[in-house]
Amino acid sequence: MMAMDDAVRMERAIGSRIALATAVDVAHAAGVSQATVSRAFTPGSSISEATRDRIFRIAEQLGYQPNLIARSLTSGRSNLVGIGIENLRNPFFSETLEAMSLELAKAGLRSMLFTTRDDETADTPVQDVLRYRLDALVLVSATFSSGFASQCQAARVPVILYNRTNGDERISSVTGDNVFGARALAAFLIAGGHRRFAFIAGLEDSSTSRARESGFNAYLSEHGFAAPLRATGDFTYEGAAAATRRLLLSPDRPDAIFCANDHMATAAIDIAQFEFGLEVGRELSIVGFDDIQAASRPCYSLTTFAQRADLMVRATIDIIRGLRANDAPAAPVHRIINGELVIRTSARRPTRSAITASTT
Amino acid sequence: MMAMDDAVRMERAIGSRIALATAVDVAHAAGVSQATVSRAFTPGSSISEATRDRIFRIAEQLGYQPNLIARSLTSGRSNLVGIGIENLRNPFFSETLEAMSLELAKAGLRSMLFTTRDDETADTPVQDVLRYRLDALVLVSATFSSGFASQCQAARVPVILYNRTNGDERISSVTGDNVFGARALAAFLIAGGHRRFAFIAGLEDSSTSRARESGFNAYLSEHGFAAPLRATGDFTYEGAAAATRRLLLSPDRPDAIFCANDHMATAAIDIAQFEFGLEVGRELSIVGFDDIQAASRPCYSLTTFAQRADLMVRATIDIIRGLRANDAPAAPVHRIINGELVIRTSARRPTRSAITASTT
DNA sequence: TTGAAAGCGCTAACAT
DNA sequence: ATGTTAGCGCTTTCAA
Repeated sequence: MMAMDDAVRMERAIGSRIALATAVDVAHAAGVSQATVSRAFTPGSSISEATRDRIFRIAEQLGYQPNLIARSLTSGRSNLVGIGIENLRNPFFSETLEAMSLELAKAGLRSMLFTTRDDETADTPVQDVLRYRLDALVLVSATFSSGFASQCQAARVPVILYNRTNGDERISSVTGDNVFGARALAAFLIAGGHRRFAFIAGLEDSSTSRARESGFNAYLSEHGFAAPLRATGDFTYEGAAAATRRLLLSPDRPDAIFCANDHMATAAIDIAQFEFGLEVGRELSIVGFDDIQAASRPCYSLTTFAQRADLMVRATIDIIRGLRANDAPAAPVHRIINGELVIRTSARRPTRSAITASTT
Repeated sequence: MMAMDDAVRMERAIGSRIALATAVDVAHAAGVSQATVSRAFTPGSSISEATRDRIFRIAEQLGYQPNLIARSLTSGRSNLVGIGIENLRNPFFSETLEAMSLELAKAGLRSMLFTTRDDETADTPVQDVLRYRLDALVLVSATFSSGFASQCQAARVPVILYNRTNGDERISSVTGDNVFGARALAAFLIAGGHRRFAFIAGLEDSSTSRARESGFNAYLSEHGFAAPLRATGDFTYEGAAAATRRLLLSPDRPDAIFCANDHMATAAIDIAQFEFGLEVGRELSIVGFDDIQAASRPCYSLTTFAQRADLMVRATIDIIRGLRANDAPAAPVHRIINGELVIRTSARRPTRSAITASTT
């Protein structure tokens, strides 16, 4: 017996990687069966406290760590959640990612990160989702190929669209209240006495940008204003900077600009201030959407509609948990998380505030 | 045979999750052995082109995706790299994370994200690194418990410290040239005619902050200047804001502040400008380190020492690849990536520039 | 080039 | 409460 153990050990030391102790090793050392070791590490399984303690002690001595890969193989659950994200330069996304990963960890789930660049197709990440048998996939980004989500659905991997939708009702989503928020901002700007509006859009095919735009436009039109000027900023700083230049050079310069998100709004403020010498909040009002951290900095002091990323993340995790709990292909969930208007100084304020009242 | 297939299908449909096709399924359908299917999906294994094509075709029909979990179990490699990161609010880190994940994907590796909060111990993530048999761990964050890295080393999981070191030479690291950069900034400030210096530190136990501080101080002292004033900003915006207030209220207000990173420098600029009404770059000079995107924005226009995150990430991946290629416990690697001084307007410029010459 | 067979380390019935 | 056994889906010798 000793000889064999030595041989095994030898082999391991020579092998390409020195294997960690396995449940069998622990079992031998503890004089129990391997199944008992497994039980010791499975909460809620029937095992006497004495043996469990002994196994734990020996496991620690041997540096045993249960191999979760092997566990996944048998259990069919990987406890891995994919997070597809595209633009970490937008602080809203990096804040989201941090919160998401933290919350997933609390729920006992690990985060597998998929980043993409605009120019590449997202087929490789897709495959990985399936190939690693991820328990769920959260899509924060927009550039994943169209058939992607449905492919996952087919493979019974729950997909949750975060901060966007794709028109397919069968795919769960968590979004902010884009239409309400955009209307609230429109109301605020109208109440502030603005007359010539502009909108800086994100990516043209973004549901989020479109929802915000339509809410904004609808409110304006309902109150007798012409459709706003329009430029596209692609959700990037540079894109929004260029869009702002175009708008501010146009013959009928707007007196209020609504940017589809804060990230772009900071660009707009920079351009208005430093290239056009405008005093933002007096000569030109700029508002955004999200309430990223930079929005509260004095150099921006951005009036915006705050999204509750914390609640959005929580809702996402709730959905994942729900879908995991149910074995049946549960019905898709669509959660809309309320936000609120945050008034700072980047937009002229109304004298009297009948804002909330007129938001309906 | 048909009956059995049906039974199997039945079982699957009833089971908790509908299993994807396996290699056995494909093998049956293709009339080959399961091993052959495995070969078809293993690049470089000996298989005729005809059979591989046929297997691919059938695999596609069946929606087969090789189970990478199972592959990991046999191969002993997970192709997973852990990324430990703490503060995604610092743009340098989110930019790094994006680049890292993208580059890892190019190398065929997946990223598993570990985020931590200051208040929690990082033991849980540690366990996961071992338990998921990660191929490597990149530590961007600082708050992992001290015994952590050595525990991984013991388990033969290569650990790479990114943008920091921990004094243990046995652990690989990739850092910027902190001392050189800090000296370059000191030289620039001295050449600009500044006389009363201050330093805003990051976390006190951060090797990065300490290296930058000592480089800065050394250069100052070598040129006959007193040690700078000092305040701690903890690498956060709020911390740096508070530190700046303290410094600017001190009896001998500094005329130049070096912040241990750009993220804090933006806070310092905000406070100097908006709370103290100082014209940054004329009445008070502020410099940072990293060259994050915000540094080039007009509202900050920060003079800083640029870190090449792209090269740092590349170097990290090279190390991982090297360590993975070698089966032997390869010697730790310590890479220092050069950066460069980026001169903008947040610090008064020297009239003549003998900066580079005097940096040695 | 292909097949057969032996695991990888674990979970989960089924016995005892 | 514990042991026995049969897989999970793959890779990898070893034969043919």
